[in-house]
Amino acid sequence: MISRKDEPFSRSIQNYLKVIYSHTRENRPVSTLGLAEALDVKPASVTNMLQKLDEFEPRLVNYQKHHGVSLTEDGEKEALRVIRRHRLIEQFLYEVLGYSWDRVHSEAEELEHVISPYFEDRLAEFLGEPAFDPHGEPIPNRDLEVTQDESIIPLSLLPVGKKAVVRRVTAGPQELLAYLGEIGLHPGKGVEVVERNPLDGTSRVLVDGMEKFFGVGVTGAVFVSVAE
Amino acid sequence: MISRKDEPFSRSIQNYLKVIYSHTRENRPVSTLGLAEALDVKPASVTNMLQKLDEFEPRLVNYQKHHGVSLTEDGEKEALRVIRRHRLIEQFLYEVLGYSWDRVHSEAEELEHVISPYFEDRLAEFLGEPAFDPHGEPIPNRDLEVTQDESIIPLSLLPVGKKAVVRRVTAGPQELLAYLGEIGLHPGKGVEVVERNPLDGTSRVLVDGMEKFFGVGVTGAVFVSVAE
DNA sequence: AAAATAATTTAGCCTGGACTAAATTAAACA
DNA sequence: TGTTTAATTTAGTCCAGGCTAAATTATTTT
Repeated sequence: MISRKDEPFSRSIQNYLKVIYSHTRENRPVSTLGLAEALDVKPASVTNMLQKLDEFEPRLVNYQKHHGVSLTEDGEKEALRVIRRHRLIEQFLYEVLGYSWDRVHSEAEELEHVISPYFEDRLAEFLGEPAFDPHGEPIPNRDLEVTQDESIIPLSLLPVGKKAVVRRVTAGPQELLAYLGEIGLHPGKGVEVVERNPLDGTSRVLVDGMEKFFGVGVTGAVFVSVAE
Repeated sequence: MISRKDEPFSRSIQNYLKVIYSHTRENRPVSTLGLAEALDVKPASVTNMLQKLDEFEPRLVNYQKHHGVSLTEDGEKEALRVIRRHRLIEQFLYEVLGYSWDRVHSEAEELEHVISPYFEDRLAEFLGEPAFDPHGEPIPNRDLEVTQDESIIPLSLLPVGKKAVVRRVTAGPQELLAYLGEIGLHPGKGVEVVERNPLDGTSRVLVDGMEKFFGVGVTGAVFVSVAE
């Protein structure tokens, strides 16, 4: 049994919780292997840490060996705190410091572990309590509630001919983001699928009057809402 | 011999270099004991670290057991980098996020180790390449040059009756800074010593039309330049 | 100069969070 | 169901950077 004193959770713990949270939410495998991959750490290290998190007081995850992990209420709260900081910082870097949206992630990845609650509040206020980060990901509010629009769908599922608006571009590799940014595929932009290859799902997409060709790797990461 | 690869120096190393630099510059004792005190670490730990810094490649300090330390060129450069980040961040917190000047230090103390060179540049640009932080401490420029005004003196040495302008309020305990802030004793403010007790140096000082009473603890930490 | 005190250094230990290699358990398939 | 393969866990190691206790060196006082 490990007690919590008053220090914040370590940077490492924060990362584990954050990754477990995202994997869960996106139905990605929350396996030792999957976590190890995402955290760039060896599987054995993940096992160690999960055991530790399971013994925390208060408990942060429910872990049973060989049967996976899930976050407890407390663990999820902490994960959301980290995510809120991360996305607020991204928004700041983008809006205020003029970062391109493909650069914000890595910087936020560091800062999210370091800013104080006071900084978080002041920053949120300065930014006007933003609800989304530059990629369109929702920013949990002060009470850690996440507004999620259920009506958005991946571009890969948008029927041919329907007009839609980009809502979210899920962080992929930096180069991909950089490219999508260049061609103007940001949240808010109108798009339409002109043609879709029924075999592999590859799509011809109209963006800003220009026609682009995307594989499912891209269209699966771009989320849109269908225009009325 | 310890080689440098490409990682940044550890947070701990950055702190040691920063403290050695400041102690040197302010003629405070750069002793094992003094550093331990400033770093909130035991003397034995300081000895360990100094030995390590002395073996770095490139060497960061010159250290001879029982005979003190000093920074090498490389060590000083790194210290100035940390200090530049620290003061830029303080200025940001104060000017942009609306921190009170007694709160900026502790937050900057963390962030200084985490922001990237790119962040530093963007921030400096956003702030208009400021030359001073909220306490009036000079911010090293991009080339790490520090503009130091030689003509400033501590308020404790300002002759009675001479008008002067506050230039710098050296960080003391947070409560002191908070108090000085409240009574308006910021850089830029005009002051005058009305009377000084020749025994202990205690001074009656005119600030903003109000008369205040300060011991040398305060007047030694407030630096002014005499008005022409 | 000897003795007493203060500062510094050495030696060995501890903790968090990684790692590797070996062992075990679960899953897939013949 | 037995076997092979994949995933996971255990056991023990390493490293940074702290710590304490003991030893040593410097400094001051008598």
